[in-house]
Amino acid sequence: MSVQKEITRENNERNILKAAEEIFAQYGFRGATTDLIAKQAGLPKANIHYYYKTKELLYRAVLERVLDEWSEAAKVFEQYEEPKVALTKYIESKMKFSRSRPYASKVWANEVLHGADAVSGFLKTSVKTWLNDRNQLLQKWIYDKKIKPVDPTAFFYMIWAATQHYADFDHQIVILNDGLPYSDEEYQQKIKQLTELILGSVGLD
Amino acid sequence: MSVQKEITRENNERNILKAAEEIFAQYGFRGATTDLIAKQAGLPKANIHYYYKTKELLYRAVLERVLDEWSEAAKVFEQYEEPKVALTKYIESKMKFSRSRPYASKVWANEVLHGADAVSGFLKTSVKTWLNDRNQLLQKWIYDKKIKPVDPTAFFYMIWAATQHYADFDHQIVILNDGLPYSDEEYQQKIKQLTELILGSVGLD
DNA sequence: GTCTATACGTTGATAGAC
DNA sequence: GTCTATCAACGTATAGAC
Repeated sequence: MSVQKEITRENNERNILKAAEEIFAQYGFRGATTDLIAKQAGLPKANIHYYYKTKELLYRAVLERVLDEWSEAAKVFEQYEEPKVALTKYIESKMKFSRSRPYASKVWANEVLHGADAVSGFLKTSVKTWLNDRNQLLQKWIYDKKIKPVDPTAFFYMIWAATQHYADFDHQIVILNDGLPYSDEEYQQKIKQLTELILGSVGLD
Repeated sequence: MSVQKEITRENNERNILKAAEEIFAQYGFRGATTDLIAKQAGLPKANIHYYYKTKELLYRAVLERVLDEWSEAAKVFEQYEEPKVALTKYIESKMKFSRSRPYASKVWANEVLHGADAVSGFLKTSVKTWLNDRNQLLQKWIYDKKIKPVDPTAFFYMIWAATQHYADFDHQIVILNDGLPYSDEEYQQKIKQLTELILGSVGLD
């Protein structure tokens, strides 16, 4: 294959993945149609099937990309020693991801909601490993009396739920805010608020 | 219409609503088929359409029932004066609902995820009113120095997200727990843990 | 690699006998 | 009120020209 064709393929795949993420997020797996994805990507329907043999394979590619980006965002955790700083950076990172990539979060949420079949492999391996490692770190913090003794898993679930809520439930949030989406400044305030709440929950004030 | 027929109708509607809630939760609006709902309810497909003219109307009936039950569960909030007790009871109530009615929570989550069109009416009225009232109550608690000064809305979103996570993300939770669903005792522990975290977040220890 | 036309399965909804 | 048979619409996937 020529270099030019490689580039064409990569561009098209990225373009299709982006379009598919939006459509899957908005309509769910079954509600999304290849035609809608094609229109969103500005391509005829048949081209989608040329790059991704089936709708299912395209869907899995979208989910894998989401997990990759999440993993990347979660790395801030390792860059700071102090519990307060590490948690603050982690919450900020998750909140910013919810803000910049709501569709990514929603595709994942939708998949888990409906059985998690397409992501069970990722959950058993990468996610499970990450959670185990972080749990150990928290146990250490507890042992060192740096944070209150808490169930680390319950704590992380709370962080995941609370931060992803701003992406997954954004329509509800807008309606409850009288139809007004949060401005960047307001969203920064929400990050600050949530950070204080979560830090407070383990005694870090 | 005779009394007997009234009873038949009510029984069938309840039966169909229950089946529809499960199927919509598992497959989403578009993924759920009237045939699947019919099978789940033990009826031929045509009977579903006899009781609910369209799939859309059935869907809305399911969502309305979910909101009714949520409102009912939220009433514990008014029954206790002390912040610590009221919040503890509210969290417990929400967690028990997540445990006993995961499908109900999931249908709502799925609907909001995909645009909240079918529930925007409820959000603008009942939910908005409830949230406003509770926000005022929290402002009073803050003024009385009973809890730390926090953004009440951000606080409630955290509670909603954290408690509903146990229903909406139950598949993920099971996988991360090595494929083992929580026992009743384990779940009680999670309720206790989450309650402590949330109380801690507003300085109630 | 792109695109039009189409085959084939599925599904929401109804007609009409019981 | 129940159920079987049926239809029209839609959606995935492919064939085949360019």
